[in-house]
Amino acid sequence: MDTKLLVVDDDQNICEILKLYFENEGYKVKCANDGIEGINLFKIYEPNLVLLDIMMPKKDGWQVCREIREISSKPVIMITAKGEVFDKVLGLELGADDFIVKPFDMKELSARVKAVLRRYNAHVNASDEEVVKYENIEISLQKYELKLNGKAIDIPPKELELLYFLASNCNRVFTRDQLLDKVWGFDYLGDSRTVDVHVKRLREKLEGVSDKWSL
Amino acid sequence: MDTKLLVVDDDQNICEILKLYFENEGYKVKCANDGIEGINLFKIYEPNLVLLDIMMPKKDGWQVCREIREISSKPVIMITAKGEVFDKVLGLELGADDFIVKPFDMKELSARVKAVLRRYNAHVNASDEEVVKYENIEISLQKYELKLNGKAIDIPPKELELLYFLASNCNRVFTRDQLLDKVWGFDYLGDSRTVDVHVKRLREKLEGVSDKWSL
DNA sequence: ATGTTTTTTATGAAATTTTTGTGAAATTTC
DNA sequence: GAAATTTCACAAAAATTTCATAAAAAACAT
Repeated sequence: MDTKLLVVDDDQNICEILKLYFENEGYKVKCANDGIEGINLFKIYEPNLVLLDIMMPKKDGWQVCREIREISSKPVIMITAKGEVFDKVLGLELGADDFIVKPFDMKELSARVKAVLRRYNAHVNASDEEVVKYENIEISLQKYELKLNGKAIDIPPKELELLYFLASNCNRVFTRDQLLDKVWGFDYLGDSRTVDVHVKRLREKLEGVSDKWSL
Repeated sequence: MDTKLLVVDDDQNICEILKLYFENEGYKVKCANDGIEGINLFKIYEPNLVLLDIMMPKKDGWQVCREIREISSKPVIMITAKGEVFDKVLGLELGADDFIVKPFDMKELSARVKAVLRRYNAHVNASDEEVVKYENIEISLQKYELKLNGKAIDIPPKELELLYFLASNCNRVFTRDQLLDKVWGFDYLGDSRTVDVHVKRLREKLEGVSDKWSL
């Protein structure tokens, strides 16, 4: 799963370095060179995390952070130059998730990025207490387990997610593309035949258990 | 002995919830709605522990913590909203004893309160043991000891903590990231493969004892 | 209706990617 | 310095995706 970073910094050099480094770590990276560009890019690029320099022309990092927070809760890491005054409390209020002081160690920044993403993701997933039952099928997303007639069945994650989705919408029909959107994610690039294969496997597993099918 | 808690949070709602919950757990609870009120109440109410929100009008949590520390060493647990950054180092310098991120799980907060109090009165209260049992495994967080079939086994701290967490949530699955959050702390910077290694060691130790595993 | 073409689905198997398990080294902690 | 923790590298396993082709269904033209 490609994680997208957005770097907002007026220093071309830093942008370049960060881009290279993080791309090498397997992220996708886009850069903006001032606050306004940053916000625009945020909207269309929809990054998973923003690295935001504070001191910038046109619109400073605080302002950018504030505006991002109005439209999203995606994690933001603020970058501040050593010696610059920066107000942690202000940062808190604006909803930044972490800070790092320039000049920074790339390793450390990288670790922070990972940590913030982890925190964010762990939290996003924390809430689904959902168990869906459909006839004699029972799917628990928190145990990642499937029960047929009360008996737990081994099932790979994707299949479970797909089944979960289908069972939660058991009176609807979806096209392959809709399923890719909903189960694989809107930015998934791949063949829609993939769905077929998963459905096939599910059918094998649910043999004789249920018979309502979509597609 | 009645343990007195002081809740300092500008959110009336949270105050109310905490008050009800902890009163139900047998604590006495008083609430303050801003920093200044909090400090005043601290002086006259003399609580055994303070639950302190960071983001507050008039005087923020950091400031309140600092002022409390000038006059007392009573335990303080800081509360921070999700998405807020907060600097553990700063917190520690100010003498906070623990942190929890909002929205928090009451069970977890409760456990933290207990843990902090226990730490604080290392000598008193032998009553509320934090022992989790799962099948023939028994884990005491107090004694930092693991018993298999009644027999004490040597185990490093982190492993114990991990096992403790898993055993306390034995019917759930967690991602590595979630475990890092819960067991290592939300601000841990490090690789998620760390979890693997600990799990591996636990498995070695629990060989043939239990078989429910996560991840 | 009937046979023919086109499109859509089903499916086995291979290819690829992701996740997991593990020993051992490196680092940190006490 | 010893124990605990973390990182690293690579093998193994599992899951996922792609691909090729067969089967089925739908559309179409006589």
